[in-house]
Amino acid sequence: MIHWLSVLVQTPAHSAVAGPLTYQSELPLAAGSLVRVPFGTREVLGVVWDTLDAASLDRPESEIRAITAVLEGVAPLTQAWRQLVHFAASYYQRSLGEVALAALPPQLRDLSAAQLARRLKRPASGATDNITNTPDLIALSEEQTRAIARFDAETGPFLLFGATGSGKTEVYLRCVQALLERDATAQALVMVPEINLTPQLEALFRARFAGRYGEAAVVSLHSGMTNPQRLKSWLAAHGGVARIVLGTRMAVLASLPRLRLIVVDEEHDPSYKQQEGARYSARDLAVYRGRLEGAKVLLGSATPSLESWHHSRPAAEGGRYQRLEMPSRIGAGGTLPRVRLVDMNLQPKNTVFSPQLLSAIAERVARGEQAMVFLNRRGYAPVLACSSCDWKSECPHCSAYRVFHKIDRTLRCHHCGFTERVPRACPSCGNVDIAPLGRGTERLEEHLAELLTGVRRPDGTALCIARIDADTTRHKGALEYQLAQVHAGEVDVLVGTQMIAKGHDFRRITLVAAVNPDGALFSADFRAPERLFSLLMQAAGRAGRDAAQSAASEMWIQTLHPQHPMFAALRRHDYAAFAAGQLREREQAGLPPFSYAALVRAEARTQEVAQGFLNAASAAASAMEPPLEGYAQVTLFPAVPMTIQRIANVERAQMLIESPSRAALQRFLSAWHAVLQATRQQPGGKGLIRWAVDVDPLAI
DNA sequence: AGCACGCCGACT
DNA sequence: GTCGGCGTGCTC
Repeated sequence: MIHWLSVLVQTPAHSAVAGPLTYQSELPLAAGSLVRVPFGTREVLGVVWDTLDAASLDRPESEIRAITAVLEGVAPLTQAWRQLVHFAASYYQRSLGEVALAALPPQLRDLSAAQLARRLKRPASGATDNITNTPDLIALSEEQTRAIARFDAETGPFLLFGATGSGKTEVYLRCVQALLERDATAQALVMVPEINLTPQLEALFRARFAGRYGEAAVVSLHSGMTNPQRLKSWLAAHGGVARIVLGTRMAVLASLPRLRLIVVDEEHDPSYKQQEGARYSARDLAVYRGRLEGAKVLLGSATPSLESWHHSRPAAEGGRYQRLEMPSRIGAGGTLPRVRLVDMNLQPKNTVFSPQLLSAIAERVARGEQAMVFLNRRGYAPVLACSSCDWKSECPHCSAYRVFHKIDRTLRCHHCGFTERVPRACPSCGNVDIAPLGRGTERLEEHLAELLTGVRRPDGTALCIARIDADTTRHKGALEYQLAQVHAGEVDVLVGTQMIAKGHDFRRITLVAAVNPDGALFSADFRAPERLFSLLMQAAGRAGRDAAQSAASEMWIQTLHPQHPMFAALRRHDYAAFAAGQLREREQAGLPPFSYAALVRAEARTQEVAQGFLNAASAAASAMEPPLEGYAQVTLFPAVPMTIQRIANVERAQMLIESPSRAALQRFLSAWHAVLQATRQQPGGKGLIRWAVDVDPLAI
C-alpha cells in the first residue's frame, strides 16, 4: 500500500517551492518522522509534516517520488514542536521548511540514514553515575525566597526584575531544582544571550545537578560547538536524557519533549533576536512556547526590555506577566556602586580622560584594586584621514569607514571584512601626514598606559593594563585565558568593549568607567537610550561584586550631557523611573510596545532598483481591489536607504510597515507576501538580489 | 540555497 | 582542443 506524505525540506524562503512537498512511502509514517528524500539531483533531510489521502493530491501520482529512507532510532518530533515551528514560520514570514530544518542540528542534515544509525549505536558516554552528594546550598535572601515562592504558586510568564548581584542565577537554579525533584522526566531550558556565557553557566549547573542526575543530564546547545557535539546534545534533549539544556537563542527551537520550564536570562539582550534567515526573537518564542507546551517561563533582567516591563505592569492595568522583584544586592548591606558623572564641557576640548577619573583609577590601583574602562568601539581609530586633502579611509565596497588597527597596521572594514595595509602616504594627494581620527579600545589602552606611567601597585611593581575585545579574543580559549588573568589579579586596569560588561564576575573590580557613551544618547534609533541605560547599569554591576568592597565601588561616566534625565535615573539605579519616562515617550510617538512594526528589506546593485522594488510592491498593495487583509489598519512608509546603505557592493533599502494592531499587521504581511513575490517577477523586480521581512525589528 | 545546464576566454 | 567563468532555472 502506498502512503502519501507532505514533507518539509530546506527550501529557500522565497522560491516557488516554499510549502511542504509531496512524497510517497511504502510504510505508514507518523507526522514528525525524519526522512531522507530525493530533491532534484540531491538527497536531503526532510521532516514528515502530515499524511495525505490520495484524493487531496495536487499533482499526478506518477510525478510523486518515493522517500529514500527513514531515520530510524530518532523518535518523531512532537506535535508541540511542529506547532512551534509553524508559529515561528508564519509569524516571522518564512517557509516552514526553512524554520524546521534550521532548528535541527546541521549534522543530521549531512548524515545518511546508515551513518546516523552507526552514530546512534555508539553508547552514550558517561553513564549516569547516580546518587552522589548534593552540594551544600547557601541560604537564600528573603527576596529570593519570596520570588521562588511566587514562582511556585503562580503560572506566569514571570519577569524576574533583579538588580545585578541580587542572585538571579540562584533563583534559576532553585526553580530548576524544584522542577526536577517534582517531576522525574521534566526538562528545563535555560538560555543566555551569548556563547561566551555558556561555559560558566554550564559549570554552575553541572556542579549543582550532575551529581544527582548524572553528567549526561546537563547539555549545552549553541553555535560555537562542533557539529558532532551539537548532534549529541540535540539527541540527548530529543530523547529526554538531557534534563537541563543550556544554550543561546537557537536552543529555543530544540526538541524538548518534556519541557516544563524555560528561563531567559538577560531577557532584554538584543542577541536574542536572530539577525539573519528567520529573524525570530528567542525571548518572544520562549513565551509562546511556554504557553503552547504548558511550561513556565521565567524572564530575568536588571534592566528589562521595555516590552517585557510593560507586560509586567499590574494585571489591573492590562499586564500579562507576573513581576518578581529583587531590588537588593546580596551582602554589603545591598549597596550598589555610586555613580559619578564628569561634565566634559568643563574639560579642554578632546580630553579623553578627565583628571578626576585618572586620579581615581590611579588611586584604586595603588590600593591593589582593579578598574575597568569601557569603550564600545574596537580598533585603534574609527577613521584615518589625510591632513591636507579630504581623503578618509572609506571602504571601497561599503558606505562606511575602514577602521585603523595599529597592531598590524591595517585598515579593516568591520562590515565586509575588506582589509589592506595602511598606505604610507595619502592615496589621493600623496601627503605623508595621515592621522587617526577618534579612538577605539586599542588607542585607549595605549593612551591610558602613557597617562598612568609611574603608577605603582602596593608592592611597588608597575601596573598592568589589558584589553579585551573581539580582536584580542579571536582565538579559541583566548577570552578564558584573559579573564583568568584578571581574576588572578595580574591585571590592574581592564580596557574593553561591551564584551566585558556582560555577565562576568570580577571580584576585585571597584571602579568602572564609561569614557564616551554620548553617541547613543541622540541616536536616530529609538531603542538606543534603552540599550545605553542597560549597558551602563550592567557595567556598574561589574563593580564591587565582592561584598567587602562594594560599599566603596564607583561607576564613572564622562559625558557632555550630564543633565540628561537618563543619567539622573542611572545615578539612583532607578530603572523604573527610566522605563516610565521612556514608555511615556514611546506612547506619545506611537512606537513599540504601543504599536507593531515590520521592515521589508531589499538588496540590489543599485539603490534605485532596491527602493523601486519596495515602492512597486507597496503601490501594488494599495491598488488591490478588494484591499488586502489588514490593509486598512497598516501604514506603509516610502522606501529609504538603510543606515549603512551599501555593504560589499550591495545597495540596501528598507520599508517600514506599522500598525496599532499586531493581528492586522500579521494578516497584512501574510497577504502581501504573494504580492512581493509577484513584484519580483515583474519589471519592478528586475535586478533585485533578495528581499526579506523582519517582524518586530530591533532598530528602525 | 544547491546544483544543473549553457555558452564564451586562457591553459596542457 | 578542454577547464571553468558565473547567468538562468528547477527542485515533489
